[in-house]
Amino acid sequence: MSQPRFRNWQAIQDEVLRRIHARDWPPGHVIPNEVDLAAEFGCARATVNRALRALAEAGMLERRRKAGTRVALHPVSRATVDIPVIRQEIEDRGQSYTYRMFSRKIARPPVSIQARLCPDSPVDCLHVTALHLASGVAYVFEDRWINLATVPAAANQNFDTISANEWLLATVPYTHGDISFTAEAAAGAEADLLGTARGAPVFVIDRTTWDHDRAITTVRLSYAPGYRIRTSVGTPVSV
Amino acid sequence: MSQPRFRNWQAIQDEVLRRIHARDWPPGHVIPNEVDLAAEFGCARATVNRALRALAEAGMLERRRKAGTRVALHPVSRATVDIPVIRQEIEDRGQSYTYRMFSRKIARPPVSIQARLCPDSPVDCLHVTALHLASGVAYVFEDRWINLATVPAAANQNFDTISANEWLLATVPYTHGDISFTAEAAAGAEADLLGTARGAPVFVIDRTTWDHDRAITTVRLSYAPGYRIRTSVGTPVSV
DNA sequence: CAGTGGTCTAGACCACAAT
DNA sequence: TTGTGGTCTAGACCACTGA
Repeated sequence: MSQPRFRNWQAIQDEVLRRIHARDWPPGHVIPNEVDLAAEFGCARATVNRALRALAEAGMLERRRKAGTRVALHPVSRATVDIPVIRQEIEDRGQSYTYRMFSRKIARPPVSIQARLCPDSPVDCLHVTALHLASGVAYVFEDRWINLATVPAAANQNFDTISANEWLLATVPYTHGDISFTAEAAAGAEADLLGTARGAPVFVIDRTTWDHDRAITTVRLSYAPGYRIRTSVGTPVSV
Repeated sequence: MSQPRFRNWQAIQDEVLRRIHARDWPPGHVIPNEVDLAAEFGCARATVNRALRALAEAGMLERRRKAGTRVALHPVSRATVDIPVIRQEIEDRGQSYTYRMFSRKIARPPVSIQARLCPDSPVDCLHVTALHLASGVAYVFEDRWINLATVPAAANQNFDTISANEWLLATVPYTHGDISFTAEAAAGAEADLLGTARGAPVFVIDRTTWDHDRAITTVRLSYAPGYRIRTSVGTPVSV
């Protein structure tokens, strides 16, 4: 059953997608294994593997050893979001970046923060609040706790010229992190600093990062009204 | 210069990341080419390629033919966000899904929508508004325009049992899409349907999808208060 | 033009998990 | 136990792009 012959992994990917959309392979269907597909497509197994692995990363297929490869039951749009350093984000918009720190003190965090940074036992943390401005206008308010047990060097940084956001990303490698996006009503002080009315909708990013099993920092970034995260969903089908 | 010998692409990835974090290879630095690295690591070039390609996809490296591979100047956190079908999203939370359509009519869209769906010339579109409920509680309000020039079959769907969200994802393949996230104040009717106060912060997803160069649909999803998108930043370093 | 990454091949061995 | 995907190898050719 030698088809016209597929020369590269993207052509194979397109053909697999075509069969999925044509319902030749409906959701849940177990598709032929790599050896058989390679024979059908007239290519090496590694090429089929490349195509199927890309589709699995895109969420179209689910692959398990021995069980084989099946079409995902619930198609999802998988978007990749880049979260840059704040200074870079502002300068990329062609605006000038300024930074103003408001507070910096070492303390035991409240329980809600403690649950994220040091669930086992309370430790000293560095609490920093600051405002990032774009061309002199409030852009995002940063409320950050840094685990001094994990990052003792942070205690020697005063963060008056370089933001904690930037210093941490450049200095402390992390293995993984949690991120969440919400819409919240601006609280009192936060609203004033962002130059908006209290209760106005603000876009909030909560992020916690770890180095292996040790929490590094947790931060709440509240963006001034009008902030928008843009992204795109990949192009599973080439061209 | 045979190092201890790196056996797999993840070990190579870890070693490259170690050198980046150790500033052996600072941001902007052009690292050795694949052939040299393969010789140093004692493995095949394909293995080095696999490791470097993964790091490039994660945003840590920038690769260009002839120019070589360099450490990214501005480290970014690249998170992947899954955007599931709404029914699935609700059922995954262990809640029951119900759906209620409010309006469905064919019309020429307003200019703001027209700019996204048919920038060249106005065409007939199907405008659908509906509410998705989780265990009987308003979850998200859907305000959608479907380009009938691209998807004529939509005109025959009444969307009273299956939502446009679900029907489109299951029926119409797309090649790419734009997505954006914002926090906005609930407008009048929207606020009433979502069961929240007018002006309350709502999380909004705007999405437009295309099939090649033909726009399929554009939708605004406004989520009831409390909605949160969770994701995580990859684990470039294995374990 | 020439150096780099992008990809393909044919074969091999391994790791995992369903049976 | 055994079938499947996961990966590695050594070599080859190609495509892009900087000089």
